[in-house]
Amino acid sequence: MATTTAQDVQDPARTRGSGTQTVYATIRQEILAMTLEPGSPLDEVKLSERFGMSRTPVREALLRLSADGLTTTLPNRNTIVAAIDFAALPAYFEALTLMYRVTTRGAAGRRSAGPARDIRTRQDEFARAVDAQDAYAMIEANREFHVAIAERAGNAYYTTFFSRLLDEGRRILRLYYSTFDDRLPRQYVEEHEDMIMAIEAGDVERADTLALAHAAQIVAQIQEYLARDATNARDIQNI
Amino acid sequence: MATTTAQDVQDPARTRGSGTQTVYATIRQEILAMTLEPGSPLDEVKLSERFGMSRTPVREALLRLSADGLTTTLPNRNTIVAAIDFAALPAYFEALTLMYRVTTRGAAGRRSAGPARDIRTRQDEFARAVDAQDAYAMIEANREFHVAIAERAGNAYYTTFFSRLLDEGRRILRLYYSTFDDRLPRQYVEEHEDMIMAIEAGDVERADTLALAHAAQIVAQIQEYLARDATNARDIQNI
DNA sequence: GATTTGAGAATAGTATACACTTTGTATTTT
DNA sequence: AAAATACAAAGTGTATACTATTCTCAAATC
Repeated sequence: MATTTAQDVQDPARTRGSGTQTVYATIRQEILAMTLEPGSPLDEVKLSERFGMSRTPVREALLRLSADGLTTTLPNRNTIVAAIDFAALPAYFEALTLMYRVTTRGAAGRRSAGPARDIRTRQDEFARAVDAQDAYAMIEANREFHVAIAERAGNAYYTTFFSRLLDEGRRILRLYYSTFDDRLPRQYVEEHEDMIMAIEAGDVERADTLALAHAAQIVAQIQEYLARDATNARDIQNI
Repeated sequence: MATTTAQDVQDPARTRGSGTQTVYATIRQEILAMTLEPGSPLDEVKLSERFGMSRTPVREALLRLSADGLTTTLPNRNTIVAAIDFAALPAYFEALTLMYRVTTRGAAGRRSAGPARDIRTRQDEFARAVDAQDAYAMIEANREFHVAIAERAGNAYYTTFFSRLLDEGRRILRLYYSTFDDRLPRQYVEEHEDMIMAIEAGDVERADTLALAHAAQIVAQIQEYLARDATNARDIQNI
């Protein structure tokens, strides 16, 4: 409910065609950042008032969000922010691990592509976020780091699917990163460094091993957090 | 241009909420079946006349199709059926092969799920289509066969991604299957049989080997077809 | 003759109005 | 008092009207 009364009203003469895009990008961001919690109602009229436009572009934005799986449309009722499906987490981890491996392998197989400049940039951003202990920036930079690897691998199908997975994970990570002690992010920085080295050396097998270990590391941490949290949640639930 | 003047007009009092769905499903089908060729313009007004409804539900259907990557929206111009990106084919084949393997492996790992009834059903449909030499039915049944395997594997992320890949491939297959001689589909039937046996036996490694061979088989055939076709196309192009 | 400019047509983007469904509540009935 | 029915409110689904953009084609200019 952070921005209930906030008015994101644009200058009334915004460029034609930007309406849907603006609403889509803004709400998507808010959902992924958990500003809008799962289950929150998204009322077309209220949103149109907030953004200072008619219902039509708002509706189209909600449609796109639904296609992304970020919202759930209840027919003839309203749209709500999609729930996080904790039951699907094992499947999620499996898919995430696979894509970590495939993309990192693929990137290493592209040795001829030269130095991994983009990946390097993202890694630096990640390291800065870790130094600043900015959990949100870490999540963003981590996502961009791995997407950059996927892009170097050069398979658009993988990049698209992987991006979706990483986005979906942002909401879970958002819960998780806040509980970090300082040790793990630094370890991730080092693991990222190793991955870059393997990629630039064109060492496919080592890249694969590192990706697998990295994924296992993250999965284990999240699972541990969730186990801890489940106990807390049970205690807190019935106040 | 097959259905230019066809009127898909529904009974004017169709159920509320079905409009977008109807248009989406119909056009999607027509795109995948190549009734609507890549590059064909999709005019909102013409479509609304054809389906006997206003532009709004048509627009929303086109939006969903764009989200699926089946259409391309040219801002302030019109929407066209997405082109088949032949340059992306190697990446496509790689992703397809990976998903064949992962889903078949996953299905075999679910031995406890009992007999693979759904998969069996799809296989029978595929065999019937082969007997009838009905290329279109073959493509459909083949897709459903592999989706059934993915569903048994039980990872919704894989199922979704794989379904998308198979759909995208339907348009290519549609070009390809028409040139089939009789031998290959029968071979696919046998390969499918072997996969079912491996899955029911819970033999993960054999399932993987079979999936890989099956994928390689299909990829090789399509590539051969495309190589042939490229020569033809060059000859035909400049009449 | 080629190129630029401008009017008009076509078509997408947006706003608004209306109708239908669902849901919750109050009133009636048993 | 419990259940059923009717009614009102909220909010979506669809239709339609309006506006801005882009393209086309022709006329004017260089």
